[in-house]
Formats: sequence, structure tokens, C-alpha cells
Amino acid sequence: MLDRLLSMQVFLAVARHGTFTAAAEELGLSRAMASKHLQTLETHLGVRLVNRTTRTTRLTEAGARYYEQLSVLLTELDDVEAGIGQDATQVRGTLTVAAPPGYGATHVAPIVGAFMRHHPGIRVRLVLIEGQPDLVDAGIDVAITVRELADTSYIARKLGAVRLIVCAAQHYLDSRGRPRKPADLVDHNCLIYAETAAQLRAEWLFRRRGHTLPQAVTGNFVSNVGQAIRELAIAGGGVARLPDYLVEDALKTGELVEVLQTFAPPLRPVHALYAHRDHLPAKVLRFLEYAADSYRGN
Amino acid sequence: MLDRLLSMQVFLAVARHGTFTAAAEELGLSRAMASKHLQTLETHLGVRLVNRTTRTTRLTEAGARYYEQLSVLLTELDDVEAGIGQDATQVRGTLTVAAPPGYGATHVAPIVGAFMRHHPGIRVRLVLIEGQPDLVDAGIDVAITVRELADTSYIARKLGAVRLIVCAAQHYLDSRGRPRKPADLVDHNCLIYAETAAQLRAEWLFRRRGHTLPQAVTGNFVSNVGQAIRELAIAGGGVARLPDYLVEDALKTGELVEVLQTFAPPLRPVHALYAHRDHLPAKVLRFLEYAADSYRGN
DNA sequence: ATAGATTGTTTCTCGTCAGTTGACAATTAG
DNA sequence: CTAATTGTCAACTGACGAGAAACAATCTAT
Repeated sequence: MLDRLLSMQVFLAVARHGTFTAAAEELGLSRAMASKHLQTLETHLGVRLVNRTTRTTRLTEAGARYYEQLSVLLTELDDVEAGIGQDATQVRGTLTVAAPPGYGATHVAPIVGAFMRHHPGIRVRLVLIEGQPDLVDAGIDVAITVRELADTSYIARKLGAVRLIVCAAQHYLDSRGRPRKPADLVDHNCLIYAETAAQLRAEWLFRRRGHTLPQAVTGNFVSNVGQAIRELAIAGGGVARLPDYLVEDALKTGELVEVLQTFAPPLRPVHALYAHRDHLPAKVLRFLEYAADSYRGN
Repeated sequence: MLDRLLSMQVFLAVARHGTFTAAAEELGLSRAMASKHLQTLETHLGVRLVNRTTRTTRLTEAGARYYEQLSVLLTELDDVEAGIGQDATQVRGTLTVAAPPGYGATHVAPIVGAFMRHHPGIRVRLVLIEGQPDLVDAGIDVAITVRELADTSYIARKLGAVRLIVCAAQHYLDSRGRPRKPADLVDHNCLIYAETAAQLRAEWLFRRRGHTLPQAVTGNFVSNVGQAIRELAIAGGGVARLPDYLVEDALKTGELVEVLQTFAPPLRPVHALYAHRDHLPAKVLRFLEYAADSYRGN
């Protein structure tokens, strides 16, 4: 089957030039193929479109009508394709970014805001959500995560890392004692962050003599909301392990005090996740670049 | 290259059904081909149109916009094609018929008129012209001829025949004598019909003992307009050989008298000529049938 | 848990058809 | 008359469209 769209273009070219040879040349075809295309089109429609002798071509009545209607339709189609194609080169439309609530509000939102100032036409939907949603289902273009990568098929681009800080309120430490080494945590009430909040135990990683070793901890509280853990820790509820962005204010004001700093737990990576890498629209590509630059620049 | 139009239809079907399998089934393709079509389309546009996992499909922003615009364009295209296709089945538009002036006015015009009464929507342009014009150049759908077929590439359909009548005015015969056999014509002033009016001589065919024999004739008048020859003959200008439809009135009134009737010259065929036989519009097909029926019925 | 069903994609193979080339018939120009 | 140009037809060939089967991912059901 010949490409019907090409057949139509052949017809339009023949109608415009009045000759198969010129039409074929314009479209980069041989005369023979131009002839075949028109014949196919006529058979498809069941109507002769062009009366032709060896020296003359002339549109039939049906051909003239077809020409008028088809030429506007095909130019409209070109316009549509050109308009759609701009998504590949121009930042426009709505960009949907997902991020964890705390980190999103403090770190992602400023980046998004600056990105929007650079691209006035863009609209952004910032979704603050715990856990790792299905990007396609939720219509998310880019998801920012601050956890180790799960086993997904998403594409990940590393943006930076956050430090996990073990900390507690000063008055909690005064009453319960300050841990000096990771093993001391077994005597403390540890506030645990967990996605599936079924267990009241966890393993926190610490660096010791060049090795990363897990330390089992338990406590009376578990949550998938980091801010809840922070508030509980400030209230003296126990020892928390939280990312720096959640606690840096509290550390400055003295509401929380860092402990076990010399056993610096490994950095937790910040990734941008997206569902695929084919034909990404410009809004996504540019935002990924902008976010990466922001992390490098800070 | 995959058929781009089909790729678009695949995209629309996927958008509508939300699944490749259903879309492929609707279009009679395999899942594999549906997938390829969409990929090709996305590559062509440079934009991803459908985000898909193994269980979910969801239009991207560009895809949603493309769907809206494309669906109306493709239905418009269908409408156009359906409208054009009607030329193959419905009698409509303008039918251009060519005929010799005399014969056209007396015989073709009535047929055309009856045809128009049967098809109220049709418009007819009846071109009365001597000679044999280029059908394509002149935009003629059907040409009626009353001559032997020239060596053309046109398609001919025989409609009937006219009798060539040799005749003269009575007072001419009284003064110059009445021819009794074809050879007697050499003593008469013969009025000659000729397309290319260069020669004052011609050969008229007569039937004699089962054979058709030419008789050379000459005279002082030649024309490519039959009616002019008739008027000159009525005025006593000489012997004319004219088709029956031109002289039947004059024969009834006695203005002209037939001679050499027993040597009945061969019938001259009436043909309908048209330029091609592929994809004839209904207006032409039906008119050809109608004209043939009219000749058979009379 | 485990197996089965269904999704979209990939890989591979095969047969066909799109497209070039070259000749042909018809026509015009010079 | 020759030369050039028209659209079309016929033959050839290489690429690519299309189906089958395997695969990876996911949901359902037992």
C-alpha cells in the first residue's frame, strides 16, 4: 500500500504544477511513482481527479473540489504537527514535579520557582507526597527522591545528596544520657522513619574505621512523615535520624542537638526520576538540567 | 516508511481505548505493529504522545493536544473523501457535452434536456463546435460525432447512425439535369463539406452492386459548416451531400429533392467519445447510458 | 506464595511491494 | 523530419512492513 498521505501530496503537487514531472521532482520521486500514486488515489476514491494526455493535465470537476478541500486540510495538518513538535524544543505547558513533603517545600520549591522565572510561559504543579508513586498513573513528569533507589524501571539522574543527622533534644539527652558510639543507641528510644510502618525496628548505617556497619535500633514510634518525627524529637520523644534539611533550623536554634557526629552515616542521594528517556518534552529536559545546575551551584 | 495516516489512526485508537491491544484489534493489526506505528509517529513528531507501562496508558500533555486537533482533522478528511466519492455514484456537478452545431441543436439538445429532467441537480454545458476538439484541453466530458472515427486514443461508444443524403433544389435539377448514376456527378457543381477547406474536390462514397465505390466530385464551394451548404443547395447552388437531420425538413417542404437514392451511400456512424474509461464520474456514465437508450428507443 | 493471564516491547524471519530504471507511445517544437 | 518531453507500462530488486514467538513487567486468582 502506498502512503496515502504522500499520494495526496502528489495530487496537490500535480494540481499546482500542472505536470507530473515537476510534481515528482518537487517530492523527490520518479515520474513513474508519481503516476502510480495518483492512480492509487483515484482508485481509492473511485473518481478520476486529473484528466491527462501526454501534453496536458487538467483537473476534473471532482479533482478541483478535492484540491480545494484537501489543500486546506493538509496545511492544517502541517500546522498541527509543527505546533506539537514545539513541545520538543520549547518550554511550555504544565510540568508536574513530585517530591517528599519536607524536602519539597524547603529545597525543591525554590528551584521550581527560579525555573518558572526563567520560563514565564510554563505552569508547574508541585505534588508533595510521601513514598514513591507510579509516575505514569499520577501524571508526574519528574519525581525528586531522597532515598536509595528502589528497583524500578525509572530513569534516575543524581542531583546531589543529603546528610542523615542523628539528633535529639538537649533535655532528652540530659535525662537519658548522650550516646557516644552507635551501639549505645540500643538503650535509647529511637524514632523510626519507615515507608511501610509495620515494624518498630530498623537498621541505621554508621561509618566506623572505614566500614559501613548497620546498627539495629528500636523505639516506640514509627512514621512515614519525617516532620512528625522531628516534632517528636524536639519534644524530647527520643533519638531521631533525619535528613539535614529537616533539622538544620532546629539545630541552629538549639531545639535539637546532633550526636554521633564522628560516625557520620553515609550520605543519602537525591535523584530526579522520570519514566522514560525517549522524546522527552523540552519542559522536562530543561528542568532536569536546571535542577542539576542548581545542586552543582550550591 | 509506515503509512503515516495509519499511524495517526493507531494513535487515535490507542487514545480512545486506552490500550494497544484493543486499538490493534480495531484496526486489524497485531499489537507489535500498533506499537511500531506509535513509536514511528512519536519519532516523526519528536514528542512522546503516550506514556505507557505494561498496565497503563496515559496521554502526555502534547498527546492530549494532538488528539483533540487530529481527531477533528481526520474526520474532516473522511468527510471530504466520502463527498468526493459521491461523484462516482451520484449524478451531480456540471456535465460538458460537445456536438456538431447542426446535429447538436436538433438531436443532442433534446436528449440532454430529457437527461436533465431525470437528474434535477445536474448542470449541463452543451458546446456546439465543428471539428474534433481536444477533449481534455477543452474540458469536455463527452463529445458526440457524426463522422468516421479518426485515429485518436479516445474511447468511442456507438450510439446510432445517420444517412447521408445527396440532394439539390428542384429548379437546379430542372436546369442542370438530374443525375441518374454517381458518375453523372462530374457534370454537376458539388457543394463540398471538408474540415480543412483547402481542396475544392472530394470523394463521395456510393454503394453499387454490393461494393462501396468512391466518386470524385468537384465544385465551386467548400465549407466546414453543414448548414451553409444546405442553404446554398436550397438556393440552387449545386448538389449537396448532407446528413439526414440537416435536410429532412427541407425534403418535406420540397425545398430539396433527393437524388441517387438507389445508390444509398453508406451510413455515417454517430459516436459518443470520451477521453478515458477509468473512474468515470456518474454524470458521464449515466449520460452515456441515457444517450444510448435514447438512440435505441427511437 | 505460586501460577497463570495479559500488558507493551523486542527480536527475528519472510514475502512483498515501493521505488528505480529503461523502454514505449504520443505529442510539441524547431 | 529530428529531437525533446510528456505520462505510462513492464521488469527488476532491495528494503521494509507485518506476523510469530519470546520476553519483561504487572495484575489476578487460587
